[in-house]
Amino acid sequence: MTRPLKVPAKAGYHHANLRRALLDAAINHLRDAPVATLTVKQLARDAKVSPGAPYHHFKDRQELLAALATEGFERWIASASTVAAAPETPSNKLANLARAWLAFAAEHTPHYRVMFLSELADRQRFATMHAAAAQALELLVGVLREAMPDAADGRRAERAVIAWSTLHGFASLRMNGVLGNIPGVPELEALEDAAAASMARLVLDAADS
Amino acid sequence: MTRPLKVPAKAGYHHANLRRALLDAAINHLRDAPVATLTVKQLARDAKVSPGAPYHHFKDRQELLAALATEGFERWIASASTVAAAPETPSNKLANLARAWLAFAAEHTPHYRVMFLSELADRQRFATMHAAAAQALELLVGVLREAMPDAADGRRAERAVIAWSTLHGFASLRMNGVLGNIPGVPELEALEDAAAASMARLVLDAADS
DNA sequence: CGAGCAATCTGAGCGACTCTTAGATCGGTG
DNA sequence: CACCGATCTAAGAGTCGCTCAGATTGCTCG
Repeated sequence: MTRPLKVPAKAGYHHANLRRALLDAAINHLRDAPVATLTVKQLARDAKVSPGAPYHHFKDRQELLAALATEGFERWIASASTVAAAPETPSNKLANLARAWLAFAAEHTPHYRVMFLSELADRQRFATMHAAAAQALELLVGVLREAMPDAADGRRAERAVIAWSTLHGFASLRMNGVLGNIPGVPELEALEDAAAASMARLVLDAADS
Repeated sequence: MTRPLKVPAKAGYHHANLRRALLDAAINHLRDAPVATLTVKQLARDAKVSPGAPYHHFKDRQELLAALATEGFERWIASASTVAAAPETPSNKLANLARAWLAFAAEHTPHYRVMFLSELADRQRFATMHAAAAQALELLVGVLREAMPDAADGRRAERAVIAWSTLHGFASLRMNGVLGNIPGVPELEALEDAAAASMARLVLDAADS
């Protein structure tokens, strides 16, 4: 159970655990507001500390966002591991994993908002975050490995990226409100099922091609 | 050929066409920098006007971004229309459309960066942009309509969203540098083909299920 | 147990940014 | 050619990111 990345020593201080309080304030804010509106100063106000206090826990605003993203990847890995370890057929497992991803994006919108931010693309500066992201992909590849054991490694990785793209693309479009009430488009729930089903097909096709 | 949304009267003035100059400066900036780093003040400096001048052409920063996004959708619709009108089998047409999308995202990265921004999710405030976005989806649905003429309308729209998700997800992950040098993952070009192929399969499956 | 250290927080402040407003300046129209 | 409206400038109010000197606190270790 790897939940928080690092609990600072023994928790207590003036403000018990400011680092966590800031992250929680950020999560709360991002529930229904885009990342651009998130302000370090406001987080400090929420936590009832001075405007400079956050900078003792995060080098700058980007590192705070990166910490939140890392937490998001870790939580996803934790819940996805459960799905991956379930006694199911590889095909069902894959569909469940797809549904789990979309559910995660819906329930943890605040985290999801920062998990693929182009401001955090720097691999060296945000190494720990990218390590967690790579682990998340690795988990997806692992399930695909089970589902199509006869395919070549390259093809498996290729399918993993395509599948990831579908899930992320759908979650992203939905989160950004692009899919809202487009005439003729089915309910979003049905779309979740369709996305999951298309992932399963993605793998079945690979076995015999 | 609907290229710019609205040419201000007759072009000329002090600064010939500041509106266009600002958009071009924005495009230039976004070529290799995330949206968060884009500054109205800097655009004004680039265009050699005072910091307040841009606000006579755009109500605020968001409307400038929305104008850029609208332009992006319009350009995409223009180039996609060509693909959709080509004399090809529906299946090939679909694959070409998929490749065209990914090529568009790669070549027009600056526009693509703002085309699905959550800051611009408000449908009323950015009505013209969302209208253009809806038209883009409509075009995709149109090609799908040809490709699976026997399927129900709901199913077609469903496949359109899934296909769109795959394309947007892949373009987005690539643009944000998430796919860069992950070990075991094939070259990005091969992935483009795989994405296009998966789109074609998406439709073929729908015909007989 | 107590002195010192390191981590944490405050408060003030610098530079930059968004957006507003009053007024100058220009282009086109009647 | 006088005027009007569109465009631009200059200045400024309010906010934000981030820094820094100094105060405060918990922890460690002699």
